[in-house]
Amino acid sequence: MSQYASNKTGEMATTNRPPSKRHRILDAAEELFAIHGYDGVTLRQIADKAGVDVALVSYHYGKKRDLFEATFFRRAQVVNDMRLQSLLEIRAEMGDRIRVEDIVTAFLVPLRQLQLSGDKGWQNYCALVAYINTSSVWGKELMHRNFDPLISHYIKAFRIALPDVQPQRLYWCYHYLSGALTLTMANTGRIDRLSDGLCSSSDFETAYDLMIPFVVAGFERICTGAQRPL
Amino acid sequence: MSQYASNKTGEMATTNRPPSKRHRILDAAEELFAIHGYDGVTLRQIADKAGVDVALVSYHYGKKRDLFEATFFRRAQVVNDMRLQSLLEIRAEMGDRIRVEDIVTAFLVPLRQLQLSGDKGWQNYCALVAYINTSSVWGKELMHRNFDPLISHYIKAFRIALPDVQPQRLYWCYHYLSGALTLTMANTGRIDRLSDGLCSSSDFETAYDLMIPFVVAGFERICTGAQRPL
DNA sequence: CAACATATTCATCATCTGTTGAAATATTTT
DNA sequence: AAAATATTTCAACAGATGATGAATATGTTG
Repeated sequence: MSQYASNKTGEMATTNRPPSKRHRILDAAEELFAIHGYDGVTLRQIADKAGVDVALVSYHYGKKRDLFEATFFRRAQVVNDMRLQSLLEIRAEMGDRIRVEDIVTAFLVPLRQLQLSGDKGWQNYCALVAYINTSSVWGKELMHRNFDPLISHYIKAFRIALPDVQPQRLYWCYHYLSGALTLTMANTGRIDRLSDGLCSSSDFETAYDLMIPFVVAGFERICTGAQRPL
Repeated sequence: MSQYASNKTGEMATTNRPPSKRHRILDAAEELFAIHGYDGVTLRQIADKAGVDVALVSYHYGKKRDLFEATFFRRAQVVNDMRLQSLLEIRAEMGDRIRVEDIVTAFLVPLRQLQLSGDKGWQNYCALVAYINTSSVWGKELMHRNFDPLISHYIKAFRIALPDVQPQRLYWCYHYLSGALTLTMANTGRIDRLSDGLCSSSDFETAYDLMIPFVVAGFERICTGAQRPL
């Protein structure tokens, strides 16, 4: 029996054979959870989309909740590794002369690259993260377990680039960055409607290229110069 | 029969009598939808929280979907009115010398005030808006119908403050502002966990007071000076 | 009071929900 | 090829879900 233990490859496709049923279940769950949220999706919908019997979902992943977390965990390590590497690279290059712009760029460029890759799976995953990050039910716990260790590295880097910053301000600036990023990853088509077609939610190139200077300016305005106590 | 037509007061409490059952249903729905989303809430949970029979929910509001939209519409007009008035005031005061800072402040101050009011209903409503704004299912349509007419006024004001701005850049900046604001309204407790208690999601005073200069700096960086074509 | 309209409850429906155990099939190991 | 293990299907469950129609209560108006 599989007892729904995560396999060694971290559930990522590693061959070009047709994906296993176990794999297809996770892909289907990822897509549906990203659009409709945890409660908006039934195991039968997932099974149908994967072309699989309902019972097989429980066989491979156990409870519905475990399946949901599995979709979230699968790609999280990939993002964390990319972000850590891009941070280490810029730290190696700039040393203690690292700038806010370098850090924000290192943080966002991996997601930019993944969303521009055209891989539908990554699109769905980004929307899933956006859903979880804004959810009162899942946000605190799941985001903490998966992303906070890495984010702490970035916070440390910011404190090198902004030596006199008040930590509170730094966290709030990260919060605003996270908000702008989250709405971008959610990819709801909202900006298309508001701008009457002038902008497109799926124009990730523009979205990230403008987001970076936008939040850098925000960090610099809030975290440098005279900071009167909060 | 009521045929679930919206009443004249827009469903807002206008007296200090104990709220009617109809009223309590909407309050309960607002709170539960805000936390768990549309599919995460059952009519029976709403009825229980309101202390009311299940059938009464359908009697007053029809289908579940109609109830959901009713919770969203109820307070939307209040926010729109406050935002319109604060925009008109600053426009009257500043005329064509209106600054980005004035517009962003006018846009955010009403929400700041409502969230600081201590009214639990407004807290819930803000979380509900955050849920809807990040939802692929509801976001595009509901946000457009309720908020876009007003937002267009703000976009016009920005174009006065930023005469040479490329419209695309303006919409993207609003998008980042909307993201930062949405995550703040979601009030998920995420920043509490990340900052290990140093910051609090419910410290709306700090959240808004830093958000305003943060996004103003972003607007100015993106929308002024030489803008190479996108 | 009588009539009428509105509000509220009760009982019930068909359908869907997550989950499980047993049976059948495929794959790997001996 | 036999044994053992892993995968997949089938059938079924107890409970929950949104919705509705009939019955009862409450309030309003003549």
